[in-house]
Amino acid sequence: MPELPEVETTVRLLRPGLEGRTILDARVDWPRSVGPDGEASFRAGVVGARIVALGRRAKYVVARLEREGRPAGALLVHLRMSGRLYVEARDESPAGEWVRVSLPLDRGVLRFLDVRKFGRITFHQDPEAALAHLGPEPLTEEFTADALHRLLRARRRVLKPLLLDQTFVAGLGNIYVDESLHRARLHPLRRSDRVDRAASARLHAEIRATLEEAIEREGSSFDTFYRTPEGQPGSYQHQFQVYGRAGRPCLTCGREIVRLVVAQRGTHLCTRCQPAPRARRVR
DNA sequence: AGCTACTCCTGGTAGC
DNA sequence: TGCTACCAGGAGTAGC
Repeated sequence: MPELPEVETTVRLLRPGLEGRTILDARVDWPRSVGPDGEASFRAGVVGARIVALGRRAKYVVARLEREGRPAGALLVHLRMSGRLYVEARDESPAGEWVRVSLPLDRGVLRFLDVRKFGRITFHQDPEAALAHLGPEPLTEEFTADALHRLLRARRRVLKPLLLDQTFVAGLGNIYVDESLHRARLHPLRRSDRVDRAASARLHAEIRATLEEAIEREGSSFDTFYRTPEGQPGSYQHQFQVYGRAGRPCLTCGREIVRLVVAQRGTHLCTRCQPAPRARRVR
């Protein structure tokens, strides 16, 4: 499932082919993919606009738009589980299976493909407002070990669901949370306000290292869903320490990796490397 | 404030 | 072989 590294890879590889392009038309094969406002307002927002900058915020692809040289909102794409974004040279019709939205450009055609239909490609007149709820970007300078420690202490939440909460930190998903927690030797059920300064510093360092290494390897592909815009799988799945490795030995200590469900999410950990939090005294 | 359950979806797979 | 039941999961929302 696309998380920060997969979205970052998508943006980097798409940027040369998209920046400067003008959107000539919009064909929507699954109306929900363009959001609750419907196809007409999506078309009105994007057709005729020029893509001037392609970037990423959290797990969103952000395509800034202009009309006649003036800012004209943005296209936000969230890939969710199975979304894929790519440019094809020729506008074949019909588009391939599972293509939900096609945007013919002045050169090529931008495709939004999404098997499970959870993803969204939406137009926003005011993209800042649409992104305002998101927490800090983990790879920026502002996201320091100290900042993370303060944020953790300010909440009384179970660690794993807190790290998945996009208003707390932006861009992490199930895979990279499990990997980061293992590398930081923290149990996913630890309470955030009981993570001390040293452990916060480890978590901070490991979140950043995990994300950076995953970006370097163009993300993780272990099923048929995530591919780069060029159609290639990422290769970070070969570095997984715990994700999807239940029943196999921990690569650090040899104990069997276990899978439990935390906040309705499959959660993978080593109970030796990531000791359970001390049980709360029950009165 | 923080937790759980539920919703949206469909391809893949386990079980019979 | 062919059927059905169930699963995965990001994020928004409702209810407690």
